[in-house]
Amino acid sequence: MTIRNIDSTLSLAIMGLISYQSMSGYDLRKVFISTAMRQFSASPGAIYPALRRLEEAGLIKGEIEKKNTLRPRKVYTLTSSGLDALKENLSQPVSQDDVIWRTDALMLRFTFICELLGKEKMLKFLEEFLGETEAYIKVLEKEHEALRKVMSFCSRSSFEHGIAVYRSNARWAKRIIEEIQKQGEIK
Amino acid sequence: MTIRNIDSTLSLAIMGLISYQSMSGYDLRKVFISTAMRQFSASPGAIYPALRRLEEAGLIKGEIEKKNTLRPRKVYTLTSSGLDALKENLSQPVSQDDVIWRTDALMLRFTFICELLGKEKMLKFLEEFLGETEAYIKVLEKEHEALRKVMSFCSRSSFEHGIAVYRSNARWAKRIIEEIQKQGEIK
DNA sequence: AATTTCATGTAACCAGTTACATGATTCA
DNA sequence: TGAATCATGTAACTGGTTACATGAAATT
Repeated sequence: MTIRNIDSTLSLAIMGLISYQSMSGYDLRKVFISTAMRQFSASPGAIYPALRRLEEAGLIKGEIEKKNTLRPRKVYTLTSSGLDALKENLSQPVSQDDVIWRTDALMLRFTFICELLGKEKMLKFLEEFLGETEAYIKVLEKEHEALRKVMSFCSRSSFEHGIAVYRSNARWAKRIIEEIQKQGEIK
Repeated sequence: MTIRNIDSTLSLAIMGLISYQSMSGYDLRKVFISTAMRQFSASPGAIYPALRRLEEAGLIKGEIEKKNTLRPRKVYTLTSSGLDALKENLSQPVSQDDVIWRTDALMLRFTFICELLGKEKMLKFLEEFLGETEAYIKVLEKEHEALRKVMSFCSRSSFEHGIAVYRSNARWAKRIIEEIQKQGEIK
C-alpha cells in the first residue's frame, strides 16, 4: 500500500474546509465555484478523485446519507489522523521555495491556522513568511540592478512587477502582524 | 495529425526566449535555473519534451551543431509560422480569467511584447490588464464586505492578501502606462 | 412539460516531476 | 585521477482538464 498524504493544494483546501464542517463533494464544488477560493479546481474530475485518495489514505471518512437512492450523498469528515496530518502540514516552516513557488498554498495554510493552531503559530508563520519574502526581495533587487541596463523596457517592467508582488506580500504580513499584536483577542 | 500550438506557459517562455536568439535545450535550462525566470520548470523532463512538441508542430526548428559527436548540440530557431503563432499569442486580448488564473502567463507575454509588437500593443495590453484587474477588485471587495463578519480573522486576512495582490497589479500597470506615455521613445 | 439543480462519478488526455541514464570534455 | 560540467534524453508516475454519463428532485 502506497502511503499518500495531503498531495496537492486542492487536497489541502478540501481538508481545511472539511475541518470546519463535514461536506460532500458537491458542497465542496459549490464553495470552489462561488467563493474567493475559485482559484482551486471546481471540476468533478479533480474533486472526486482527490476525495477518494484522501479517504484511501485514511485522512477523511465518507458517510452515506441517503442510503437507498441511486446516487447517495456522501458526507466527508476528518479522521483523527487526518486532523493530525492537517495540523502537521500547517505547522511546517515557511521556506524560500514556498514563498517563490507556492504562495497560494501558503495563503491556504494561513486561512486555516487561526482555528486549528492559534495565535502563537499564526505569528510564527507570518514572521517566517516575512523573513523569507524580504530575503528574496533582496535577491531580486540585486538581479534587477545587475540586469537593468541589458534588459528591454518590457522585460524590466515584468521584472519590476515580480518585485512589486513580493513587496506587497511583505507589507501584508507586516500589517497582519501589527493587527495581531494590537488586539489581544483574536476571533 | 493533431494540431498543437503553444501548449503551456513553459512553451511560451521557450518560444519567447528563442525569438531573441537561437538556443539549445541546455541553454534554456540555464536561463530557467539562473535568472528571474526560475518560476518555470528547469527540469529536462519538461524542457526536452516541450521542444519536441514545438518542433513537431512546426513552430521551431532544431539544427545540429556538432554533428559527429554522440550527443550533438541541437540549437533551436523559430520558424516563420512559429513567429506568427507567437505574435498571435501575444496579441490575444486580456481576459478576466487571465487576470485571475494566469498572471504568470500574462507577465511572460508582456515581457516579449516590446520587441515583437511595439508600443501600441503594449499600451493595449496594459489598459486591458488594468481594466480587468480593477473590475475583479470590485468583485472581491463586494465579497469581502458581504463576508467580513462571518469570516475568521485568518480567512479574512488571506482574503485581504488576495485583494492586495490585485491592487498591486493595478498600480504596476498604471505606473508602466505613465512611463510609456512620458517617454516618447521606448528602448 | 421542460428546465434547472442536486449529486456522483469515469475515461481519455496532457503537461510536469522525479529519478535515472549516457558519455564527452574541462578543470582542479 | 577524479570531480564537475556539458548536453540530451527516457520512463514511470501524478494530479488536473475536458467531456461525458446517469438519474432523481425541485422549480418554472
